[in-house]
Amino acid sequence: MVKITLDGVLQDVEEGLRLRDLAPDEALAAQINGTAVGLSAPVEDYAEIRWLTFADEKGREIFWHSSSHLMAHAVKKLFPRARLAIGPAIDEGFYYDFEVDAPFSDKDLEKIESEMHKLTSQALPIRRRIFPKAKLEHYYRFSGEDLKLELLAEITDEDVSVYEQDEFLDLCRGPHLDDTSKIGAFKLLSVAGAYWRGDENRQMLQRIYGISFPSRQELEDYLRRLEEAKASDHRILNRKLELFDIYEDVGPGLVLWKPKGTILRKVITDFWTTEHLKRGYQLVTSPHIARAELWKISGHYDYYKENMFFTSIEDHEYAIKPMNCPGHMMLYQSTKHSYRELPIRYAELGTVYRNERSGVVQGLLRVRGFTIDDAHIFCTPEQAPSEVSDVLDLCLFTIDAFGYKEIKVELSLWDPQKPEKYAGTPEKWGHAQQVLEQVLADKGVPFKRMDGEAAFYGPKIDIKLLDALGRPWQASTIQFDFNLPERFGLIYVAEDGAEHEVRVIHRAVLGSMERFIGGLIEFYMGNFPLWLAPYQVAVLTVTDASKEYGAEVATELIDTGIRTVTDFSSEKIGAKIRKFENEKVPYMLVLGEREVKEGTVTLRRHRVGDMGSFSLPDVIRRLKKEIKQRR
RNA sequence: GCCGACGUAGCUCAGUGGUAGAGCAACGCUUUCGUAAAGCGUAGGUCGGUGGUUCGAAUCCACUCGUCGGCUCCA
Repeated sequence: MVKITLDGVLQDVEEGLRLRDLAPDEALAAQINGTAVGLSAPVEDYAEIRWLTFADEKGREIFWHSSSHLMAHAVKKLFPRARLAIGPAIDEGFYYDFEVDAPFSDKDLEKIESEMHKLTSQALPIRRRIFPKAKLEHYYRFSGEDLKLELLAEITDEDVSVYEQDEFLDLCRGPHLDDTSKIGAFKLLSVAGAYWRGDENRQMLQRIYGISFPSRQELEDYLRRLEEAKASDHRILNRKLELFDIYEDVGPGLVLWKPKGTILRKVITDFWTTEHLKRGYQLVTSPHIARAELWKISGHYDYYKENMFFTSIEDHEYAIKPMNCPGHMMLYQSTKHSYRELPIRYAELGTVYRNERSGVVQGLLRVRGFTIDDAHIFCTPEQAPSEVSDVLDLCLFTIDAFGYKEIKVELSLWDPQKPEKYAGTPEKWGHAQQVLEQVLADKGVPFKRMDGEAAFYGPKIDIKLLDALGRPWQASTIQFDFNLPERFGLIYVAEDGAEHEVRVIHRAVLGSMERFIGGLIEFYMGNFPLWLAPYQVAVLTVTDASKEYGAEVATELIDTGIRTVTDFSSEKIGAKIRKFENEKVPYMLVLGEREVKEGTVTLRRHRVGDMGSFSLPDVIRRLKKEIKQRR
């Protein structure tokens, strides 16, 4: 007998068992003393066993990883010449990269899928085996798996583990499912090119993305959710909301804001401006183009040139600004500063243009011309902690004001192994990184440490919001910049009478107006809260007889600053209501004979329905209150 | 930029070598109506662009522009 702890309960079991002898049906794998293992692992004395199911993140990862092996197995059967690259589980599903002679088509995906079905129906056991590295090298050389050879060469261990199902074998740390029949339902979603090892100088591989679940039902639910998410895509919703347009003749990634979108920008801008002025920021404005010399000083000319647009004026080279920083640096540099003036906080809603590569522009989320809610804080090292803290407060306050509940926070730090890669001294980096981490800890904000992910000029905190498909997009960023103070020679005179280099904290709260609004559309599915809605109220007449009254009501609403649209046409009231429901206008006022006679208005709330009749002043009070609450 | 898919009326889509279609939207007339679509009619497209194959091209081919999904990059 051996003693084990199973799901927290101490018990005795026979000797010589394997995990699968004890596992319940839903168990995909297990953790023994905290380490994930497959169900073929032996049950050892004093093992603490916890089952991993599809409900566990680790369980899903194993499930999807095995699914990617299954797919690779099917691909090798159908395309024996395909060479294997890597095939990991991802946040939702899995992929596998292959080097093939001809790209996969959608038809190929169908074929691969049906081959996968054959393999799952055979319930092939998935076996872990250990090989001496040299033997596996020989095998891979013999079978022409060049990419696997490259991966293998980087492994320093004498023995390596492989996983085997029928004739398919893959270099893999595992663990994996017990047999292929556990993968109940799957779908291959798309093919895409992907560079080998993510390096665009290396060959492009064919990547197949897929998703899988234990049951058919779960897969169908997932695919339906995916369809629904597509309906909340800001580009689709925009057709009804009419906020912006992008035209081929104007250029990709260049947004034209329509009247309703421009009003939305103004509401956001007004909010932003008020909050910044409250917090001691000063607004500045910098020009859209500047001489190449400025960008040489800032370093952009050398390091960011491929993303910049240029023009020339009277034989002088000018650049269209890709960033607002240099302008703000010039403003600071132009006069001598005392420590008594610091911190100085320059903020600008500055529109910049960047030559994004053609394959990456996407709706409002990735564009070539965009307005950053930029600010640069010039302060002493001692002031940095409270400045960073205040910025983080502003970010969290703003994100909350716009209704977001879930965010992802990342702290990007340098790679201490390569200090030569970075601007600024190790002392500055140490101090700044400690400040950022401490502020996050003090506020109790959960964050992910990203070692080696910092830009060369400084460490940063990024806050990300999610789009309709769950993809994270950056909103807020708080970055130290050690590069620009050096390049522009930004100093202040301290108490000791000596000149010291000023600290620059570069930050954006919304990120960019374009991306932020794109995210907002998706977050609210177009159903904006009253304070943000481009039109807040639609005034609708039942018949021509109430036209005059309608005009009076609309005028009064507009006079009190409520964004109002009218429809006095001869359409039936049902048709008008449908129209403004589709346009997602938060409130409608229905005016017929009755309202004219009683001097009232009948209120209808978007997506709710008839709310009854009120006096107009009551309705205005109600709307004003709701606008103030930003709900 | 690279890989793949796609591009027909303002929108959603049908049309696979033989005279460009539907619904919605627009416009006109009729209708004056009470909480998600009134009726009739009119107009609207060199089928993303250029070139080629063909007696004939929305349809086949090449190039190009754009969009979408990825890679890479990033606010």
